[in-house]
Amino acid sequence: MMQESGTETRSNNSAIQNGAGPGKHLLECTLRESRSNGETPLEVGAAELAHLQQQQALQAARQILINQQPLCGIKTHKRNDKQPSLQVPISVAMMTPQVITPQQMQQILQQQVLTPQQLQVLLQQQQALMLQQQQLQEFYKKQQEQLQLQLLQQQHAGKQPKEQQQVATQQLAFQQQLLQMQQLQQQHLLTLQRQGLLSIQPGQPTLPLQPFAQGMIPAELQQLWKEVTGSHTADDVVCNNHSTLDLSTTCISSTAHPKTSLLLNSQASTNGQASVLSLKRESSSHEEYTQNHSLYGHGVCKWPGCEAICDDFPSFLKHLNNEHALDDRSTAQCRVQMQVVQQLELQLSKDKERLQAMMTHLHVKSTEPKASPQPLCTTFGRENGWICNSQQLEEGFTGILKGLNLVSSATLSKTASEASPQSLPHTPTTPTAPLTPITQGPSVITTTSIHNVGPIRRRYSDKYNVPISSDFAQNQEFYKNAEVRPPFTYASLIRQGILESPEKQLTLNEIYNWFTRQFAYFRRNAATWKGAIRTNLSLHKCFIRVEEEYGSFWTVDDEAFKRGRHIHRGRPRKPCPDEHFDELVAHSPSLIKNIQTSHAYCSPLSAALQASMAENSLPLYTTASMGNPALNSLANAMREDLNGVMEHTNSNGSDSSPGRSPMQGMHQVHVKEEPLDPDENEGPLSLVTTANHSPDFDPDRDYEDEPVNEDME
DNA sequence: TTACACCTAAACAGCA
DNA sequence: ATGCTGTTTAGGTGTA
Repeated sequence: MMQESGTETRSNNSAIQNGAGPGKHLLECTLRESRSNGETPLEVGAAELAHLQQQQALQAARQILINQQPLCGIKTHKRNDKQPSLQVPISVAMMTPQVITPQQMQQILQQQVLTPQQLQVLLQQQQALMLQQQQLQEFYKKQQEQLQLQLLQQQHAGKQPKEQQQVATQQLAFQQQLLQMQQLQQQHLLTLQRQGLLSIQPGQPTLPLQPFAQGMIPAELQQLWKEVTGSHTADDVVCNNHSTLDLSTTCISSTAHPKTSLLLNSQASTNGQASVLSLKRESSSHEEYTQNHSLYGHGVCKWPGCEAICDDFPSFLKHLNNEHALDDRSTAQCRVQMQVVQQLELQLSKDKERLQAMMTHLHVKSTEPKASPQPLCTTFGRENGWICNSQQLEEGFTGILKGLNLVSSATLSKTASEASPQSLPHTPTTPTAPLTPITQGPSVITTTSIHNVGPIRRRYSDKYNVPISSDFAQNQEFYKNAEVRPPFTYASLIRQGILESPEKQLTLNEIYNWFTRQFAYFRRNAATWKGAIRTNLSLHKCFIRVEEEYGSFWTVDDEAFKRGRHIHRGRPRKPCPDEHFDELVAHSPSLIKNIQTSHAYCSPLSAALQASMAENSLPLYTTASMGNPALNSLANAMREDLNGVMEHTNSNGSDSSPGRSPMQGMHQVHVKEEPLDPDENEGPLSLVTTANHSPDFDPDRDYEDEPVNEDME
């Protein structure tokens, strides 16, 4: 694409050189530039030109504002300066990684080798590029209008129409090229959007380049220049045979590579044809221009710190001239804005470098089989904030963010790399802090938890008790819009959803809704993930189903979650061959999970605890206990106590008091059995249910030791 | 290699 | 009959 662009530009330039007549003087300055420097025709793409244009404009404005160099001096300096400005080669080099083809982006996304933040950066840069090109297109629209206007005038003057047409045709060709580029970019962005990977909220400051791009319209720059320096000086005329025509040329070319000055020069020339802005404002493109005026939008003056309401563009102009005339304040504000732009430019350069490194890295890695076992973090190191692990090599960059989606906290990666760059999990991170502020929230994995994280895994493993809330909160918007699988287990997500709810409890359907609301990924393949949710709810002992008259909802036993133990397979689940048990199950099929027992009352302590909870109408593991750490721990303490009692009771078959139920009127709490774990003395957790009482249930019976599964060995 | 954690799919049952 | 909810099992992958 860029090559084609370059070709077009070259041919365009060539045509311009051959051109004569009305369009000739428009581009004369450019030709002079090229000839005087002995440069070959342009070989840069339109996007590069756009970028360079901005660079040049910025540089020119900066020089004017900061150095306050005389215009002639600048020009002389430029002419004598054979050494290209450093900015241009850098910019050209920087543009290369910025222009990511849709295929490349697609590849990156499919390989999921970037964190959400990094993806956002990429997307933002792409978006910014598109904006630049759009702006470029706008320039050329205007230029074409001007050109046509001149053609008409020159036709009246009796010039040769053939040459005029040639110039116009070249202009149109160039414009079409730009349009083509823009369409490609838009197509690309559409693809991203379709994949749910791009969601730029209106008004959301997600485009780091936007202010930069917006602020660098040369026409405005000229206006700025005029306002700041007082353009109606004799210098303009003295140094420029084209009256105001070469205003931009003079300034902008002062530091820019002459090779790349064509676009800007020609455009500036166009804009400078007749009193620069005044003609434009009165032209047919007036409305279009007002829409693009960076200082005016939505009826509001966008001068920094102003926000004055201007009903229409003329009133805005009036306001601009009155309130933001050339004075110390405006000049100072302008300087500040320059500084802002400078900072953004710096940031942009850094990000581009980073992107370049990322792209290079990914390309190398993706073509490189699982060869190098050495830590790959050395490729970029801490400074780049882009760390990956060797597992990604092994996975061959397949799967959705499999390797990289594990930990996306910048804090984590920094901390990890600082703590032990070699042994700790290598995690990707946000390359640009300003885009994703590093938070030191309580849920962010810290050095203390780092050591518990262990080697990188596909997802945050529940067993490491990694809190997801921080990462989730940081990337919430991303997950909402990008169809990227969150790097958390279902259990973690379900827990998060439940804990986020005001009542700390959700019905199954509400859990579904939470998933679809929070994650674009879970708006597809509902059958799969819904089934997984149900399985997790059933399987994970931290989820407790609470039945009420109108249905059932799910709560979380956070302590159980932190213990992180699944009721994994292998655990006996099949119905007990024992006929009593079968009968019991037949009467209440859910009793496998909801063993009703009065064992709890055998312990005075348990009874007291339960009575206490009953008095406070605090059901186990429901809202109150969930939301209250003290009650939660109380409930868990009681639970542990019950477990201990159960063991004791099971062993001696002691005194139960069926029928007494201090928990009556409370929610029926279904508590899963603890898995038979030889390592721990946690017997089956049996909590009180009253509504589901089965007359056939023998509270004294030792169901725990019941060979509920003949396969159990 | 093994055990474990987790995911996915599927079968099945109860219920509205 | 259908869909939802919930349970259970089996097989697979990845990690320690």
